[in-house]
Amino acid sequence: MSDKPNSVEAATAEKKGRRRSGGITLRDVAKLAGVAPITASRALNTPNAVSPEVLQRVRAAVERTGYVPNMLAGGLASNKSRLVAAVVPTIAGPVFLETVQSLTESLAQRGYQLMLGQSGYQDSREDALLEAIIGRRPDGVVLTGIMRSAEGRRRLLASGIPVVETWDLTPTPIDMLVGFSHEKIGVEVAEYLHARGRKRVATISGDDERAARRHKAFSRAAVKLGMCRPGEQTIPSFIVPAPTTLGSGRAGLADLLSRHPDIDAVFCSSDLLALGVLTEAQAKGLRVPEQVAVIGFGDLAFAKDLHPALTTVRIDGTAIGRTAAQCIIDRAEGRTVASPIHDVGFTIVERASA
Amino acid sequence: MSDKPNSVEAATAEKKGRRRSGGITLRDVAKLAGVAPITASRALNTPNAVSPEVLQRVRAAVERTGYVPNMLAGGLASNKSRLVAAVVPTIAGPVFLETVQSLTESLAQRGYQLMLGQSGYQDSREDALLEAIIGRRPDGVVLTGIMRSAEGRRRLLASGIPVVETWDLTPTPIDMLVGFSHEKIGVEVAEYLHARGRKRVATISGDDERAARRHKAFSRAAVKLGMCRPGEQTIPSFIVPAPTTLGSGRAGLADLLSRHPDIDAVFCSSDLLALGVLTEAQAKGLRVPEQVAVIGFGDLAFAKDLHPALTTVRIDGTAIGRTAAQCIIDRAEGRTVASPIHDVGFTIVERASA
DNA sequence: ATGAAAGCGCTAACAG
DNA sequence: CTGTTAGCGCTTTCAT
Repeated sequence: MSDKPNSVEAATAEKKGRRRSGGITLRDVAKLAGVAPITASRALNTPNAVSPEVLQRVRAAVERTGYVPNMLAGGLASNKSRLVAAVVPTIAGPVFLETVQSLTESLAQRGYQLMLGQSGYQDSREDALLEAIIGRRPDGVVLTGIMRSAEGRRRLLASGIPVVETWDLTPTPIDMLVGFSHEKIGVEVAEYLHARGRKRVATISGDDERAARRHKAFSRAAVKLGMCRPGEQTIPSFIVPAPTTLGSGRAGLADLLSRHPDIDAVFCSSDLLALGVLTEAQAKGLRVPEQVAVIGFGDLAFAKDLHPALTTVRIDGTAIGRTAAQCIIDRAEGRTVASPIHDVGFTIVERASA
Repeated sequence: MSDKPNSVEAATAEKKGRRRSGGITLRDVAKLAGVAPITASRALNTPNAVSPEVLQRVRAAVERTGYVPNMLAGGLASNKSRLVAAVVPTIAGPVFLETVQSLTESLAQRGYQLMLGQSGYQDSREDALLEAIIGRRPDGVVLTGIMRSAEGRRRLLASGIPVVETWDLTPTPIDMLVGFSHEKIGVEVAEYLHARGRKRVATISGDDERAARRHKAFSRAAVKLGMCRPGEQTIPSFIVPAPTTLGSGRAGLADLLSRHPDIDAVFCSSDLLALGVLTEAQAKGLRVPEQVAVIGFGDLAFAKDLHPALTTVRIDGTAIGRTAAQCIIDRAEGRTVASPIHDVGFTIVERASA
């Protein structure tokens, strides 16, 4: 029994190399199952490529040892990390939460993990973040919001990593795109208010780029529809720094009313701002929607339960996350992505506040 | 020009091995800088271990090639992934956001990245999640909320990965701990209400374990202080399924009032529930705090701007994230962690609603 | 269906 | 301060 060739093994321990990490490796499992490491690998990754009998033995060995494959090693060897990076401006803003959650889940279901990065509001961090991301060789990158720096976009492109940009619709995506038109939202909300007889509209808007585009389209459409003072070319607006808060919504309505007592509708760039407007209106004794109509953006969970229930623009963040995950996984597994651009659209959810 | 020694390269391409991934590697950088790969490695990782002149040449080569280190390879070789996994029940609940944000930032500052996992509300996923986490050989795991399955705790322990549990204080942490006492909160809130003359208190509480512990401690203390109907041993309560929402807060107050018209204070297990109570009170024409006092939990950004401003329990989620990151990094870099248990405490923020 | 050999790209050891 | 050597743990390629 002892003259088997594995007696050679004993000698290897005293080589010159370095200490192994100590954990159970595929080699241990293979040895226990009486097969070569590569066979054990196949048993785990492509079960139908091995005989049922071997499969069974390997599985037993895994069970007995508590073996957990080292994905760093696997990723290095196969050039597939099964890691997807997501970049959000900040996780504190509730807008992208639904997307991140759905992304995490959709990926996890298929055996991929999510690495989260926050680009923050200052460009400086973005570069370091990108380096960190590319360094991990993820199988894909999901950008929620926008990658501002042109340099960043170039590096991403150069890295060859599949990229999905989301929450927007640009004519020139880096790679793939899952989003909707902010301009269309601005226009449709203006038409919605016009159809309900509003005469003087205003906005309270965050200072990020996408909110600004909604605001601009809304303003232009409103002017065209005559929902402004005769002769003016813009509507009253209050711009707040990101992230938007209930507090800035309150401040916004107060400011707007003091400067333009005649406004009868406010389009907010987030539900939080809208909640602030509702709060301020209540504190001031203004009736919503009789005296001021309010429309939010995001349809956060609380919107439908407010008093009055909030009319708002709903974006299906879950669909965005799911679709983005699908795009990345398709790419990672060598399938050709049918369409690189997905417009998930939006809905104006009509409730009591407008 | 063409008879340079790099003509040797041409021959190597025809070995038997496999196709390299194609990107720039440290070897390329080293060659360009005229040094050995290991020297280039040192120039990047421990700059003072090389001569200024070499450092400069390597940096130039990195610049020219756009080299980005492959952390998979580095991690495999050094047994340090510079990855930290965080587990949250769900990212949709805003409670942990501050912690996750602070964690991400604190880690990023020190060159670590965050991998996010959602354990969900069903235990089944937890096992798969754990496998995925351990497989990446992270330098640490941060548990926000709790790792329910005993099997999970065992596997984490067995993996040897540093673990920080947060948002709680248990006598038997897996490893390290950054949290606060939910029992103490329950007691102090009861005392707070008692000191302000409340006679009949109630709770609206999520059904997660930690909220239940706050609720229980609150109830017990309230009874002891006589803030219940004579002879009763519990206070009225309304339990809602996680995640808590504004809607369930409204429903909770409505139910509570119908069953116990005499209550004059409600302690909610989240600010969202409290906002629901405020909303329902407003819809019903109840004055807050005159008729009903409301106390929330979390001190989310909107709490201070509500009308009336919300009295609530503040947890410094940012401190929790920062401290947890520090613990993990200290461990990862071989420093001994001074204290494995940190109590970050809490504050009752007194505002208008109570 | 199984295995042997040869690395993936990087860094720990151990010299010089 | 710099280089040589030998792997980290896994999977690819090629052969059986």
